[in-house]
Amino acid sequence: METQRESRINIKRDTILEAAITAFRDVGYECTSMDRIAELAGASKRTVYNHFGSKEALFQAVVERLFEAAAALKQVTWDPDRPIEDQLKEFVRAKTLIAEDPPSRCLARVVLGVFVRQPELIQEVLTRTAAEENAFLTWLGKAHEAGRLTVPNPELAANMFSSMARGALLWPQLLQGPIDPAEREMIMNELVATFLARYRSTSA
Amino acid sequence: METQRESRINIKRDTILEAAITAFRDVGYECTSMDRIAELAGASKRTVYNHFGSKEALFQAVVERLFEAAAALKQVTWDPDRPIEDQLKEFVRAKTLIAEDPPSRCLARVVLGVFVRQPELIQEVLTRTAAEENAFLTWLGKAHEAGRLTVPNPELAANMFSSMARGALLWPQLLQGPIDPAEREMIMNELVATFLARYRSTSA
DNA sequence: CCATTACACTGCACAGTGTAGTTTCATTCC
DNA sequence: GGAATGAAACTACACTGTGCAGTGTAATGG
Repeated sequence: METQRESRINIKRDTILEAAITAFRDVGYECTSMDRIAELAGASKRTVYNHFGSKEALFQAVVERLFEAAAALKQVTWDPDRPIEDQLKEFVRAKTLIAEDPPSRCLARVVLGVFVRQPELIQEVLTRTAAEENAFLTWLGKAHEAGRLTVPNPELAANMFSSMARGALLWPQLLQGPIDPAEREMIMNELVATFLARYRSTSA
Repeated sequence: METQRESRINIKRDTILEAAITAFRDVGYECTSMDRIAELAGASKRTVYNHFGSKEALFQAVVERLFEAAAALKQVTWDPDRPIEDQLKEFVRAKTLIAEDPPSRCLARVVLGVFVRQPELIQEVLTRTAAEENAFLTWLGKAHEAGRLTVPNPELAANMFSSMARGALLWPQLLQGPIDPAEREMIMNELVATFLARYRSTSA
């Protein structure tokens, strides 16, 4: 086993990655120099370049990390015995979690700042979140079958729901900073209430 | 009148501004050099600096321009004789217009990219759009008085409405590019329908 | 042997300045 | 009316200084 050697390398690599995350988060992509990252990581600049071919590549790796972390969020599944309101609120939570954790929020901002100018990268990002979108779609389908919701056009309804969550909670928190928890709760309730006003089955 | 001289100066200034807008729009703030702007404007770099003390100042002036343009959008006012749906759709339109005009969209992207890292600037921007928000609030009030809507908490309702518009149309168009007009229409209809499902008066 | 380090070094892009000469326009005087 | 004058805007261009990405290399160490 070459584990000894390999792990040593991976540790270095990780240290550099963490340093990069910290630096990007604190001062942004443009203002972070490779020298600074090396210094933060306690590594020589050459080592940084041996692990990551360029600043760009290093940033990519950081973004990768961010998405791994985001993917680790818990999944919501249809439960006929729980109130629909609660389940919807959990979806909203999942959608806006990154914006509630300050470090993640900073990093997300940096990534956003780098990405705004590259629509093609955004496309790639969106396909990654497609899975989450699908989870909600199947949830909607089950709720529909169970006669609890009336959703003639599930894609549209799902779109409306995530749009509301993004517009009301994700973006404001990302751009303006944290929202008062009480107010956040109120907005979340209103959001769910509005969604249900449109899609809840009247037959029940 | 010293108009001759003055207008000449203003023309130069405007030419430089336009050049800056073009440059920022095409390659972003960071990647635009003052030399490039001068070249685009057909002016000497020195003249650029005589008009605008720094790159930062020039950018500020560009942003100012963008807001002037945005402020020129037409106002929607309460009209008891028109369907509520139409009036709401007009509000949505007004809110998302910048994202529909490609040049404005590019510029807005650049500005967003520069602003993401400066929350305090965002605050300032938001106060500028407060007027528009108030217009909708008073509209809501009148619709409520007229018995067409039931809006116990106008601020919350207004917030929900603009959140929906932003989340469903503004952000997607800003970040991903133009949406198919037919789909945009569908989303807009669904948005208005959802809002009305929650707030339309049942008494009528 | 291979990762790592220290460090020097290239090369570039760019913000901003200083200056000397040229154009443009308004004013003044004939 | 038209030439002379002068100030301000403009241009061309060189130049400073800096910050930074990325490389080459010889020495160090597990």
